[in-house]
Amino acid sequence: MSAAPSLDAIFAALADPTRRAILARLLEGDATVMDLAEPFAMSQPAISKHLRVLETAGLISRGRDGTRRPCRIEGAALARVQRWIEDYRAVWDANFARLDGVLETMKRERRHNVAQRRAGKGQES
Amino acid sequence: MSAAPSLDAIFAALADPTRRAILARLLEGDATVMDLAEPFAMSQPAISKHLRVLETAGLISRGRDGTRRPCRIEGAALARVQRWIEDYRAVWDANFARLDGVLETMKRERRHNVAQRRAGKGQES
DNA sequence: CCAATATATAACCTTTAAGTAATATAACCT
DNA sequence: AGGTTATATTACTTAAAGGTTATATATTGG
Repeated sequence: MSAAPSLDAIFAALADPTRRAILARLLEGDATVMDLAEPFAMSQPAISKHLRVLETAGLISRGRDGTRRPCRIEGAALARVQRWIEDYRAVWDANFARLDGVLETMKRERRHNVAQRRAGKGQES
Repeated sequence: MSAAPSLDAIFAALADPTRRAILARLLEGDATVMDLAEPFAMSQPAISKHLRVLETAGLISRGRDGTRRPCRIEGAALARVQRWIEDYRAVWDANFARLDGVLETMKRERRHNVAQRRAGKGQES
């Protein structure tokens, strides 16, 4: 009955590198909380919290195996993200031509950056 | 010279619904800060902050047109997310078979939910 | 140059997120 | 039953996110 988790929750869950590392680990197969905690310099409760965030986002599910709670990666949430991105595809495809142009410019800029600066094209982040 | 923005920054930027709405609006074409602020019940500085987050994440770029700073959507960051997701594709493809099973079950559940419940298949989030 | 417009920055407040240590719960094993 | 192992929960701290208002900066047009 759980409503599909929101994109908010999914993206927020993915924004944390620890959680992405957990997902990457789960690509190799299901794992227990202890397994998942092991590579990190972080307490077990911290990992449990991360797992809860991932579960709430629908990115993992959890079973029961004795006293363990094996975690499994769930593709549906990621599929949802990918579908969301697809909507932007046409636009960025259109932009790729422009991007190519920009890359050209950057190459030339690196070679002639003094001239560029003289032209008053200063552009920082 | 700006290094490619981190996935952390990109996902965090995408986690906010206002910012996703801004991106959606930018699909229709470049827009100024005022244009982007208009649909939201939010102050102009709040929008400026969101735009800064999006820009830092590499999701938009900004030009100059008189006193305006037109915003443009940038595909590269989204492409980066999509490439990241690709790594998980094999896994969720494997899961789709299972997911199909679940969808089947849900359909039947809607039709025969009483019978389903009798079978003790309760599954919550 | 001055006024107006568009946007950015500063200072502040409130809520949420990520971590901690300590403790509680749950399932197994003997 | 009772100890052990695996995980969850609680209470707390710190820092960051998202919003506000007020003010500053920048660019144009007259």
